[in-house]
Amino acid sequence: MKNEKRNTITTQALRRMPYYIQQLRILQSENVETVSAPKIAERLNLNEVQVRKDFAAVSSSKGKPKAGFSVNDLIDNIEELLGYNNADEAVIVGAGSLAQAILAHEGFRKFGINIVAAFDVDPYRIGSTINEIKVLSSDKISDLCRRMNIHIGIITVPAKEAQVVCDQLVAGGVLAIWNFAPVHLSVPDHILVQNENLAASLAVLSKHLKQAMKEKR
Amino acid sequence: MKNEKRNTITTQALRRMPYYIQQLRILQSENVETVSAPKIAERLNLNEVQVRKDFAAVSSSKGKPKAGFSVNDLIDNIEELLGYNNADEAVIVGAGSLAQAILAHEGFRKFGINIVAAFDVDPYRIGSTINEIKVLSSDKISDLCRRMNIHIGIITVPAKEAQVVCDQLVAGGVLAIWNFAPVHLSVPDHILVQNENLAASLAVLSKHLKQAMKEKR
DNA sequence: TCAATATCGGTAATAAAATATCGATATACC
DNA sequence: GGTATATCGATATTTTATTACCGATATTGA
Repeated sequence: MKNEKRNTITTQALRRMPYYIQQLRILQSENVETVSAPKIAERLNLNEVQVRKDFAAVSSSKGKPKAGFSVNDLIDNIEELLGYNNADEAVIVGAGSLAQAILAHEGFRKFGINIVAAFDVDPYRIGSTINEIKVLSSDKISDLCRRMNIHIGIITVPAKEAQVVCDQLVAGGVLAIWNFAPVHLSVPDHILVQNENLAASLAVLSKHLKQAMKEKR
Repeated sequence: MKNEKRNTITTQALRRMPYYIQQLRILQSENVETVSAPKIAERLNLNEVQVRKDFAAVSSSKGKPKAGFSVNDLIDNIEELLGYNNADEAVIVGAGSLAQAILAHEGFRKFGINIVAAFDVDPYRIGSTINEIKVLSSDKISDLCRRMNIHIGIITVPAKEAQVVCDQLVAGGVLAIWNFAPVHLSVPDHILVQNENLAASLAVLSKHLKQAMKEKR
């Protein structure tokens, strides 16, 4: 009952949270204590009401007329919501350049995810180390996930291999999959697949561009 | 008037197109000539009506009762819509691991984008070659974009440098920016910014996971 | 040739997300 | 202390996206 608010945050609002965090951290570093929804909205090119609603949905403290919301409170609340404090452990499958980019991504641990192992099928990669993470043979996915009680699997293998890897992760008890392969993955109902689909973004971009060019003519 | 349909495709539908392409290509390789909306919907775990509407929005030919849509026609229509045939030229700024991953991404050119140059500030990277693309000094961004009439800029630099790079691209006449840096970019109204925000995806994933765990308890 | 049916296209209903509006109120300034 | 105002919270409206429904029709198989 108490945390009822929590459940009412929409997916879209959730996706905006990292942007809020980013702006709030800047303000925090400038020792600004409170900030209003309109101000953040202006900085991020969002609608004022939207920001206010988002803040209201996550904030434990209320906003004050004329002053706005406490910067520190907002940061705390959002970070807790996103689990930035207690990171979940994850494994990554496919130790290619994309995996390296992800592992190198500074402050990924800050984002609530702690990658503890990497897997690959390529014997040349197995045994090597990327960013202090050992690369293991893909054979061991299910086993290791189960033993270490891993809940998140990140897939960066080529499209063709993705479904097999996905099945192995699920067999290992993984509950959420972050999929960078440009394919649809079939999973049991209770498993969440979050697709990171570059082709989809590109589709939107190309279309807009084409439109822009047409209007220019 | 004729192409009025084109303008009615929603952003969300656009994002689904690459998934359709993927499934349709599989069918094409199996020499399947027609496919129904319900069948594709089942394969992708989507709603049947949604798929039918999406197909209707992009298809030049009509679907036939009992048979469905022509696989080849759909592929042609979607690829034309997404500009997979006549790729736009793009540059990438930031030649780190993420850029390498993007450049290595097999068949990126198929997705309607053709990366012709890379930029970096690091003198050790300048002059090197990644996937047959020369890495140039960031000084030259604006100049080269303008001279080569580049319309797309891809930003993979660290957060702090992103806005500067963005400004240089805009100065060079770029019309669309694909931003992998986890920051909001300020641009003139007519410029499109497509954010590829890993933190946003992760936020959704973590939240769902937390929910799932709670329900399990 | 005719009946059964999968699928279509179109319209209606529902759900999710974004935006507008407005009265209430805490703060800042006179 | 009193007044002006920026901002809030709440509610209403609009827009976008998804899903349900239904009559029409091409194909399949008796």
